[in-house]
Parts: sequence; C-alpha cells; structure tokens
Amino acid sequence: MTRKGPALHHFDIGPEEQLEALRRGAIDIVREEELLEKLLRSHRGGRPLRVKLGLDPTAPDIHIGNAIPIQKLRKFQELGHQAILIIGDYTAMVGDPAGVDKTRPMLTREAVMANARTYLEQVGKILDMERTEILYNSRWFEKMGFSEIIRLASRITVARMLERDDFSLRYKEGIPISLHEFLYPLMQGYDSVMVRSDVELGGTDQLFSLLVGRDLQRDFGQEPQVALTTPLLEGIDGQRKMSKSLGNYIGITEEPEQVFGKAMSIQDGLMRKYFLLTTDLPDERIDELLSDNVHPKEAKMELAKALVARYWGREAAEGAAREFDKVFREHELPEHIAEVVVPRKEVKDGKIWLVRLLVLGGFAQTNSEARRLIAQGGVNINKQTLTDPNLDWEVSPGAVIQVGRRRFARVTVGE
RNA sequence: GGGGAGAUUCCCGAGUGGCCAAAGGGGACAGACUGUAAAUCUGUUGGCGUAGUCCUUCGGAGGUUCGAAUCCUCCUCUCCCCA
Repeated sequence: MTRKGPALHHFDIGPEEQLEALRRGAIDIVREEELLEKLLRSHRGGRPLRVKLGLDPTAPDIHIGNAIPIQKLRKFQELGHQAILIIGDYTAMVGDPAGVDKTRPMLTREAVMANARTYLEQVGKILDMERTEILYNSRWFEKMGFSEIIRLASRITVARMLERDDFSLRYKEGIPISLHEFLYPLMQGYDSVMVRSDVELGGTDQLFSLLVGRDLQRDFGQEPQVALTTPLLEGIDGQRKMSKSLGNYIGITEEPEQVFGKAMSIQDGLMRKYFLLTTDLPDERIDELLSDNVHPKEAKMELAKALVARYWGREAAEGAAREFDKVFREHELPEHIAEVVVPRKEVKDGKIWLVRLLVLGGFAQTNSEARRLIAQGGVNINKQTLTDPNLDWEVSPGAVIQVGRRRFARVTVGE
C-alpha cells in the first residue's frame, strides 16, 4: 500500500518552512524569491499554488528516476497545494529532445494513449489522485491553427535554441535535428499558459522548457511560474541516466524482490544519491548509514528496504530483505519461483533437449544463445551444473533450473 | 537549386574483389573473485538439433564477376559548403 502522508493543510506550515521542505533534493529554483513570495501570498490568502508537472507517456512504465519530480509534486500536495498533472499525449508524439543525442521516434496516438492509462495507474502509487487535476494537452493543441503555431514559434530565436547543450552538441557532431524538435519546449511552455501554473516541476534536463514557460506566460500577461528542477538519476548500471529503453531502471510497479535485488546491484558511490532522491529517510539517518561505522552492504540493504517500503510498504520490504539473504547469502532457492511449463509434445522418451528447455523457459532467445549459456557453465538444474549443450535432460517435474546467478524456474509438464 | 562527403553487426568504428559472420573498442551476457558493489581476470556476443564447400546480414533495388561490404547504375536518407 502507498503511504499517504498526513492530511496537512497549508495553513499549518509557514511559508519559510514549506520552502525548506521543497528545497530538499532540488537543483534549481528559478527564482527562489519568487517561490517564497508565492508561498507567502498563498498562505495569506488561503489559496493553494497551482503546481504543474508534465508527463509524456512515452513508455509504459514509470521508474524511480522519473518518479522523483512526482514525489516532489506529492510534497506540494502534502503542503496543501494543487497538483496539476499534464499528460503530454500531444507532446509525446513530438518526442522531447532534451538530453538525447538523436531524434526520438514519433509515437502513434494509440501507443501514447495506452501508455497514458498505465501512467495514471502508477502515478496513483505516489499522488493523491483525488486532489490531482489531470489534463491532456491534446485538448488545446489539437485545435490549434497554423497561424497560432507561427505566433508561438516567433517567441523564440534560433540562437537561443542552439544555446542548449543537447542541440548544440548534436549540431556540432552533424547529428540531424528535425525542426519539429524545436517546437517541443514551446509546447511545454504553452501548457503552463493554459493551466496558469505557479510552479512547474521537472528534471534538470527540463530547465530550458520550464524557462520558456515563464517567457510565454509573461507574453500572455500572466505571472511567470517558478521553475523547480530535480536531479536526474543514474540507472542501476551507474553509467547512464535511468531509462526504460536502456533497461537500467527500477520500475515502481516491479515486484518487491525485483526492486530489492536491483537496488542491491547499484554501485556504492551512487548510494547517497539514491538515498536522497528515492527514499524519504532523514538526512541524519543517511549520514549515519554512509559513515564508516556501517558496512556498505548493510547500508545498501537499508536503501533497498527503504525503496521497497516506499512503494510496497514496510512488510514487503522486510520480506524482500529476508528473501535476498536466503538466496544470495545462503544460496538457497527463492520462495517464489516462476514455472516453466513444458508442453507434453516437447518431451520424447521422458527427455527434452536442454537447449530447447532454455528457450521454452525464456532464458534464451535462440538455440545458439542457450548453447552458449550451457557451455559457459551458466546453467544448473537442482544445483548441478550442466555443461553439455547436446544433453537430453531426463524431465523430472519440480526440478529447479537456474540460469546465471539470478534467474530461476521450476519445471513442470503440461499442455 | 549547385558542389562535396557519407550510410557496416546492439552502439562507435575498421574493412576498397576471395584469407569476411566481418578487426578494435564500448555495452551486454556467462564464469572466477566478492558484498548480486567497485576493481581485476577469463570466455562469449547473427541463425540453424547438435553442423556445413549451410543460411541470413554491411541503407534499398538492379547489374558486372567464377566470386561483391568492397566495382557500376538508379533510388532513399543524413551531414558539410554555396545559394
């Protein structure tokens, strides 16, 4: 279960104190004075701030990296402010060029809508959806005429666009930039105009777009929003930004054991960042865990537990930790093992070609890949390593096959 | 519109007629060591029922040749310079 924070009303907490809470883990606040001013006014007038976060449903899953600004939005909610979630169904079709070195593929409307549905489900693990305003930006973009697009496009210069690192880098390297990518920040900025946001959240790579929002709001006679950015999180490979397509992510709907295991595999050097951005442990506790008094592995266990607890609750976290110890310290079998059902027709004379079994079990894409795994000693059944790729294995239902260090399955025979 | 350069396997990148399923690096995977960390070392990295004088892959379509990633023609796309 998701922990819902205490039902705080923003009158309960003073503006300075709110600012303090909001600052945690933030990179830029443009501008902080303005934010304080807005908080003061809101507090005085009893009117919540309108805090906007745009999500482009470009992938079906939300991971703990893109959950960071969502968590920040939740913080605003806890402080009594109005959360506005923009589902960028229109912008997703363009594809955000921020921080990428090539044009994103344009998504079809169907794919975007399917993703949007799973997003909303998943966001519900973080936000109080009852108090969240949800808007699809196709609502205003769909009916926008070309003349309006031209007017919007006139608000920004090519030079300013090319100032951006991602664009200038691509330009210098001779990597194509399509014109429509220039439109992206304008669209995101226009969203802010449409919802009259007081604050917009986003990752640091969003700063430019958030600032364009300020400019556009000014042009439309509105008070500019405050831009608040959060850090980008490295993926579990420790190299690149966490992303679904790189496969280095921890999804917020992944099973507790999965989340725990992935968290345990991050580099030690990343721990502080993960603690700070993906858990809500107090700073003092984090310092304590990362001091010399605590073995790094113990600290990481705490990190993994805190992370699981955030999305699955305390109990699931404890369970995942026990399971982890069992499998990786005591080398016992995990509690829940997926089943591989071998169709009866694949079994001949009570035997099945081991390579075939691996492919059927999804451990390998092709026979060749399965052969390699076997030859390299990466496959065992009931803890007995099998290294002959030509082996016809005598099927014994209930046997546990292990591939690599972390993939297990129990073999059964069925249709 | 004119001129030039280019497109290679997951990515970068070498390869200019046979020795090419294609160097090297990165990534990934497996093994050793470990804390499912880092570092290091080793191996693997198109497919095929167990293997070959086999099949598919060097942007696409044709062609030359006994033989093409490599040569020719056309096409598509990208970058650069000029307008």
